[in-house]
Amino acid sequence: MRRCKADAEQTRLKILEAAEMLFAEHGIARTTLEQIARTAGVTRGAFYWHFKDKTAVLSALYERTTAPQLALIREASEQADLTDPLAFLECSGTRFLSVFAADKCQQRMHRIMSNAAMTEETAAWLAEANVELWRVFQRLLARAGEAGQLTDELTPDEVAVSLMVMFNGLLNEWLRSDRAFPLDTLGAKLLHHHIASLRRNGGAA
Amino acid sequence: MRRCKADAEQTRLKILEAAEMLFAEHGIARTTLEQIARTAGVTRGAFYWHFKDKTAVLSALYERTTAPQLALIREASEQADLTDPLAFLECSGTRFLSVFAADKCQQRMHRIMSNAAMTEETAAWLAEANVELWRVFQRLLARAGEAGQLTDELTPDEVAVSLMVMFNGLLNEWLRSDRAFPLDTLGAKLLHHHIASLRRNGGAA
DNA sequence: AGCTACATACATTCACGTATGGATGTAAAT
DNA sequence: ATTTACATCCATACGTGAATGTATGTAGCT
Repeated sequence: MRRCKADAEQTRLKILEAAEMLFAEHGIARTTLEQIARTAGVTRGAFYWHFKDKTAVLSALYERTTAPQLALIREASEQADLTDPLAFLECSGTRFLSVFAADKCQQRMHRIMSNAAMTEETAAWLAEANVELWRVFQRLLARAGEAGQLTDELTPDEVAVSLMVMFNGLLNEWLRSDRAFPLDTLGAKLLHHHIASLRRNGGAA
Repeated sequence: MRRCKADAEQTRLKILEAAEMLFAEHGIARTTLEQIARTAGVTRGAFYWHFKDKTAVLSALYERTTAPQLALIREASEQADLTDPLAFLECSGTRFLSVFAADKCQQRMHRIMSNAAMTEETAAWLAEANVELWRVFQRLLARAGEAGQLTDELTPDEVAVSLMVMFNGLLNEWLRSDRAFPLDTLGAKLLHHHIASLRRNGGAA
């Protein structure tokens, strides 16, 4: 039994990984610290050495996956080319879908966050993430509205709702249906079609 | 303290109501039988008289709300006018949205089912409900495809995915955003726009 | 030697399930 | 009508296990 610093960090990662899998599969509440430890190949002693309690693991998972991702979205939206916001949304949305489809880690975090029974902390995270997304969509679509790129039938805010629904809906339905359809290709196709229908003179060639 | 049969049935309903509210607000796992009983104005003794355990309440809630609703959907889809499936989908979808927006009970059940950490039973229910919806959508859109009503760009199955995403997405986003937009009016508007974009020569007047 | 990185052992809490008691309604018997 | 017998409906009390948190032991690194 060797215990250098590298080993310690590795068991920490093993615990995180185990928690992520178990949380995603059985939910947070139905996952025991004992299960996490055993899956990670250690005991609860190791767990309590690295983490204060169960919520601390959740927090660490959030910090290492969701939070930086959120920062990326924010950053990208600020550096976005605003001459054609709809094209930007389609492009980055499509890219996100294909990345998401290939990244088991993101998928598990999405399941965890979406099934997290509402404690104060997780609720705050969810709210933060979604409010952030709303802001981005609203900003970009307001810009598109000013540029006269949107259909007359819907206001920019309504288009924002429509895109939020389509985007989050794709992720949720894909996971819920146990990956019943190809998220990357079909997602891109539907996103393209939907965004086209939101443009002024949308469907007309 | 009177205890005729009517009183007993009323306490049963009070327990169901309390459980529904607590499940929707804090999740199933984080809700205690003690909380349910106290909220219903009784003790755990009364609870155990009417129900075997926590899953029995969940089952009763499902039977009284979700199950009959599912039967309605199935029945309606079989009696549907198949000359214009898209119009039927828009019409019944819009009606469902407005009913859902007004029915707190349905909203709570949707939250409960959507946040239910995957036990064997709830997972089976969710699968059943969604498979049922899939069947309905696929049947109707296959029919629409045969009638040549769908856009060339998407297959009937792909259109079915698109509509599932839009529909479930509307419900989820509305609840998640804490009713940030008018589900009935805006939902109808977006559903109409989206379905129009799925028709052959969709956006063109 | 002292600290790190765990394992092990122990204490505590909390929700669950059950057993029991008691109050009330209800039907039959007289 | 009154009493008796019994079932219903619910509260209270108790036992139990499981998960948590903490305290202690201990082998290896530095």
